[in-house]
Amino acid sequence: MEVQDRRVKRTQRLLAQALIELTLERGYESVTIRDITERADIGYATFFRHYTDKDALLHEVLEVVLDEMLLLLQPFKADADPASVGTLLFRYVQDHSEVCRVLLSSRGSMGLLQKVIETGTRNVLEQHTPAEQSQVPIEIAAHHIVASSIALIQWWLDHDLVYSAEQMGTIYRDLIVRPTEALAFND
Amino acid sequence: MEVQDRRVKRTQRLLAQALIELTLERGYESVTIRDITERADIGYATFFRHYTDKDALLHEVLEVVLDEMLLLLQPFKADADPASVGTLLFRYVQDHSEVCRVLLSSRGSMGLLQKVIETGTRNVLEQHTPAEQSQVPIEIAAHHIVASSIALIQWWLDHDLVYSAEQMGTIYRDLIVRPTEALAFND
DNA sequence: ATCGTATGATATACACTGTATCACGTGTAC
DNA sequence: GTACACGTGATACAGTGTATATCATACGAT
Repeated sequence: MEVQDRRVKRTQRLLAQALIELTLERGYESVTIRDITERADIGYATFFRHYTDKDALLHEVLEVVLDEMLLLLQPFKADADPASVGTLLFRYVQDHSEVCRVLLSSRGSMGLLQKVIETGTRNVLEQHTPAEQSQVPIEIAAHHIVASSIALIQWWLDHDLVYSAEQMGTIYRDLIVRPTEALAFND
Repeated sequence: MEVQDRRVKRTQRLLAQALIELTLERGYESVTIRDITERADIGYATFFRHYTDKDALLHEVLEVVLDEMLLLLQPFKADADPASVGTLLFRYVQDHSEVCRVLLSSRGSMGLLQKVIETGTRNVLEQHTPAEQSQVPIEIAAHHIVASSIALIQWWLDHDLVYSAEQMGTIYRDLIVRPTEALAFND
């Protein structure tokens, strides 16, 4: 069995939850490991039995989210309606808004967001065929789709999800996908 | 006379230069104040006679750049060719690539990049008149223009300025400005 | 019920921050 | 050019957070 000890899972769950809470309350940088362990009601030294430092904990927390998100968008091919794909994406953000806020606010502390963009760009490039004579290099076009989408999510979170996930999906299609595909991709 | 003491200007110049160098070498977070003062060959305590902390120094360094950039793009109105404005922008980035790299890599440690986006968005909104029936809210459209431009600059820096500033200006117009204006603005 | 192990509590070494102090040297003003 | 003002260098110090080590205890797996 690969199943972990209940105590381990409990400790890691409490630490992750505490990190998310404290980051949303006071910002990632100002949260200390002692803060996390106290909020989680876990011994200070115990933290280091699971993670080397604060970034490692955050990294693990966010990797789960990112894997889920990638898995969510993976099955869709270029022939699907971009608005539907977008709606799925924004629905996921809606259902995991706390963690997404942490992810987007803690950028910079490590190259995590950059890794997300790289992975996403690769995905976009795989799912599209480049146009013959395009003014815009496909690497730039793919990067633009991913980075703009993240910026759009950021805006949505900063404005407390004022529009529905469906509306955001449509905006995502009209503002980002359609114009970029028209310029650089055959489809 | 408002002119500062030569020693003050010298110290601040050395500290700023040291911060930029070290940040490009090892990343902003891992640079300590002691590192900066040693590289600048300045007494440790002297640092605090000018800045409260590391972020204050970075903030001052970047504010100069941002003011210059805003001043550069300010005179242009909506009737100018977006590609020309874009070329100017990318030329500025080219001529100040080191500081721009620091700005874009150190995001997160403070809300600086977010402030840039907010200021830029306000500017875009002032220079455009919203279309009557648009599917895309103008706040989102303006935010998209600014955030996408920053992402494009980021891509350019990460790929060692492989294209010319003129080419990037054209891409900026075709990929970002034209599609967004067509959707949300009368011009 | 027993063994293995995760945890709690505590102590410690270490690094960095931020402040205080004083002697020294440079810049400015006259 | 001289005198004074002031910025600087060097050092010491307290405070805070990190990371490791140790030992007794309590929990989980079998």
